[in-house]
Amino acid sequence: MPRSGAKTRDTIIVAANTLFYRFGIKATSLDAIAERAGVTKRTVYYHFRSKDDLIAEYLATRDQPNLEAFQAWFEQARGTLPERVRAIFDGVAETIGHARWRGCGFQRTVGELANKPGHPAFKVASAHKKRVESWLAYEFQQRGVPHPEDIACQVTLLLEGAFAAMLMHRDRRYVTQAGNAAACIVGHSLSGRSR
Amino acid sequence: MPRSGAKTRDTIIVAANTLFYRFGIKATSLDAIAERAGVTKRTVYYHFRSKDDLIAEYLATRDQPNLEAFQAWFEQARGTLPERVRAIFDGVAETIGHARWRGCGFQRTVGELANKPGHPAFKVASAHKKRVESWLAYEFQQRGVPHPEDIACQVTLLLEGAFAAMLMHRDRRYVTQAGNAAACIVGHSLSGRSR
DNA sequence: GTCTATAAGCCGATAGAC
DNA sequence: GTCTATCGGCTTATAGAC
Repeated sequence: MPRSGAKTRDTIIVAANTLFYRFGIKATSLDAIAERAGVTKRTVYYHFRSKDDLIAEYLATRDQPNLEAFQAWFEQARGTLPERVRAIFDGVAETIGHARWRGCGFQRTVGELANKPGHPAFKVASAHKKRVESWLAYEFQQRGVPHPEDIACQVTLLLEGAFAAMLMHRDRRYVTQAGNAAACIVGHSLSGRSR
Repeated sequence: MPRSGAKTRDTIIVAANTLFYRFGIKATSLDAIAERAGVTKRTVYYHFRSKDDLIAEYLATRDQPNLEAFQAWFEQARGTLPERVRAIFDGVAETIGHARWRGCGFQRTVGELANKPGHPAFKVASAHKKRVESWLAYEFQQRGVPHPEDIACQVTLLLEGAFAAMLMHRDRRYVTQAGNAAACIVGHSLSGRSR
């Protein structure tokens, strides 16, 4: 029985999301995605031009939720600005405790596609990370941080490092240290000796 | 004509090194490695138990050269300790300018194998990163940096972040910012307000 | 130690029916 | 919009000759 097109399409993306993130891009076949979505492979090809198309769509659905998670951790935190920045890393540390956590999906996807810089997923991943960075720069600028773009960039670098190190070592202390470093940098900038 | 066993083995590892790094782990077949090494696939299986075995050996050959590159950039730099730490990031920025640069091989490999935490390549990658971290901690401790292990950890987190961000954005300014942040953290620790 | 040959199965993508 | 069926090619790994 034909379902609504949008519904089937979403079901496929949800299945792709789970499998791409869990097993990786190359290791996940369209057969497996179709089976998990409860449709045939032919239906997947009706809704998506190719596997590469589906990869980019998978990442696109993670953009907004990930950004909102960072924003929620920051907004719900109390204390000074450095303490609230550290709260973002504390939030990340919590998600990492989940059994299904397997690093940053954006980072792992561009890592697999490193030899295809023109791949559509690259643009999606880069744009997502820049959205996070721009949001941080805005928050810092609103609170009188000098060179807010530079500080925001440095904090995002520590976030990237935390994701990578956590996946490699499976040791939550790396996220704690990244949060310490971020708080140090933000606090340092506020005390008037930026850069 | 049979060559020396060690020589054939090395030839295979060199070919694997090139292809695994350029195209990724899953995207590289043993057929391609054998062809590039100028041997048959059967010979590859004579020297290595499996593809997983070869992956771990590939990363193991990158451990020492990568560490030595970091050490050379640090040792050849002049100026204060923060400036010499920044020189490491300047060195990384140079390698990134190369056309064949495709991120950190350790990071990309564990990213692809994220669902196999028991894979031998995981241990090799983790051990390599910890060697870099331990070396930095030693250098910091020798120069009177308080909490040298913490500062070394934070600098390696910035290195990881620089690798990931550079691959994603292909913008060298991320490495510069990472170097700025690292120099800031090291300088801050020396001025007596560590952590 | 290295070869030829092949097993046994999975891959992305497409043809054509309904 | 979704199905069944299949193409041509690639994958890891192994058998057995020399």
